[in-house]
Amino acid sequence: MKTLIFSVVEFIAEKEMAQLPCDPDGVCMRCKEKPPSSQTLTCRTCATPWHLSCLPEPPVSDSDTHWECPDCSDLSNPVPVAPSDAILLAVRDIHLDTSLSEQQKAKKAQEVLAGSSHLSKDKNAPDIFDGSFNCSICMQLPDRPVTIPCGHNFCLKCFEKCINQGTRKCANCRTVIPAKMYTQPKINYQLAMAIRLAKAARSGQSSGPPRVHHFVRNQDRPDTAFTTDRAKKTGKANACSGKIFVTVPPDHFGPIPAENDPKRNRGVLVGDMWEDRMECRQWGAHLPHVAGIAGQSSYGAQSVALSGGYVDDEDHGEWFLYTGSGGRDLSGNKRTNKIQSFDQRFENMNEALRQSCRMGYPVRVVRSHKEKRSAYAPEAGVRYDGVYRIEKCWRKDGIQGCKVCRYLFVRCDNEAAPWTSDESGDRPRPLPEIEELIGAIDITERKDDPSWDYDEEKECWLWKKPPPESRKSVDSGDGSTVRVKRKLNIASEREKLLKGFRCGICRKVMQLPITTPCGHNFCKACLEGAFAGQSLMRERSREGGRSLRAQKNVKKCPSCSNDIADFLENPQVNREMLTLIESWGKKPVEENPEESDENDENDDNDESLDDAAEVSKPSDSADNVLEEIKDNDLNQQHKRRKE
DNA sequence: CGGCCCGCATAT
DNA sequence: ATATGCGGGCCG
Repeated sequence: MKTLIFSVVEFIAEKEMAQLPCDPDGVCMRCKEKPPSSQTLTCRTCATPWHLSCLPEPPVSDSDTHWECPDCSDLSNPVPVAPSDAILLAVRDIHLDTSLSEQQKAKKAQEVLAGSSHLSKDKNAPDIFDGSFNCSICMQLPDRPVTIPCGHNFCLKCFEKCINQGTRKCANCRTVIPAKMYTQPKINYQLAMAIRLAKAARSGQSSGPPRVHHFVRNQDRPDTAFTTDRAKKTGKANACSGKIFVTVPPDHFGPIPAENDPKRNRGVLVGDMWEDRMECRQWGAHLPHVAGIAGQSSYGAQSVALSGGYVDDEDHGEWFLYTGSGGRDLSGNKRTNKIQSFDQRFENMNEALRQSCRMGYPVRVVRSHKEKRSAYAPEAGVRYDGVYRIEKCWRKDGIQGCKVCRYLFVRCDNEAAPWTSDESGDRPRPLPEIEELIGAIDITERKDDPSWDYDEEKECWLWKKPPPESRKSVDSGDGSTVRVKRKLNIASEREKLLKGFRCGICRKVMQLPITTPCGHNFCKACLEGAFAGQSLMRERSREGGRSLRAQKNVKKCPSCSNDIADFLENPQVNREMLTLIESWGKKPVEENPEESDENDENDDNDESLDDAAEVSKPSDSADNVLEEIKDNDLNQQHKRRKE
């Protein structure tokens, strides 16, 4: 690869010495003079004007409109951009197409040669990895991208290498690069971030700073629960969680396997005991340290605690009846309340349990010593008792008079329960007769096959259907958070990406992005609007009427103090950036829409709403925008021809 | 022992 | 940002 880069660069340098066209100002780059238009020829393919007398060989064609410049006519010696034979053949084909006018031919050919063939491809699926965004020098995605005034992007290093070779023109479109740009190139940070995010999105990895879901980073936590200074006076009750030792995500279903237990490499086994809920939490068996149910209403419940908090609970070891949460007045400083004062409903955690019932997910169960009425509860501490399935759920009148949600849990673990002397784990067993089902309301039974079920051949419980995909990241404990989800949350990634494409003036996602030589990005309209009515030169006069010499108007970049007056004379849209914006703005949300994953990105809910509204704009007018770009290109060509 | 009531973790 | 929660040490 390196040799290829070098050969291309060398080739460019070599080529520059021999034959050069006119720059956009009409100045011949070979003799440095500005020939009258009668003394120039414009290439029919790339529409670049050349100084007639500086051409290496006189034109053979009798008509200006059919002349092809040395770069375009010599197929065996490709132009510096080194287009493939396929591209050159495509250009040839365009010219052989009799259905096109000369203007259309030039336009089409220019598109192909400028590497903008993606404009004519499937607009719904522009892909920054298809090569169209590559730096024209190294053919890789731009690293530390530099955007030059003609709107083309290169790696900083490639750009500098080219400059050091003596090239002062865009390797893509031959536009002359202003001195300031090549002496002090500025990185386009917004583009850099966009490319980084796009790469991250493709590899399915989390992007941006590591995400943590704890107030204190897990790796910074001590091995045991601790007490903040402020909470010390009230004791361990106010403890903060210690380190989470296991590497399962918080929404992991089922047993915690050995591979997620780097500390002991044995996983959480049935019968494991902890001193209290905080310690139990650290091993991932049941994460909430007060609540009895771990779950998410639209997703499912992962675990429950039996701690004697609800009088309706009924524990038979291998099966038990569990009561939902809520229905209690927790006003004031209460965290719990034994008094049921209103009806429970299937919402929040109760709905999460019902979802696990419908799907047949395994639910981890821990029993606490606080459950005094159960023979199966431990004498002290908290114990992991394995996974259960919720076979049915319903509502009934609770002992305290209000309606409660009820769940029939039946054990389905491969390990024997702590209270049995059996060596083997559970086998499918008939459901117990539940008397209270008579008179129950809102009865829910599973309709489909359960996700977690017994395999008769393998003689064990296993996932018959793939477990639900985790929607959270896991804190591995070494400072790096790992995204468990394989597929990316396209919607939120796109939103974040588009945030990085905000105009420095209107703060909205850019329309027709323009990159200044100082590396700042604005909507074309915003930038032009900012300097509306200001001419390049300004007449000066004092109150007294004494006129002064005309002075150049200074036009400061809205994001920094750089004078961009010269750049504003002919600002070019950064088309690669535009395509990037459009591809992300347009891309439909590909994943199951009923699971919108909204709660997935709670860490950046600051402006996401207005942004979400704004991003719809570019996609609405995507085609118009593209047309405008093409027209803009044409105008550019006309401008050059006139000169 | 029961009541108090704190910080926290998490869902929404 | 706000609401919820089957903890838990201490005080009386």
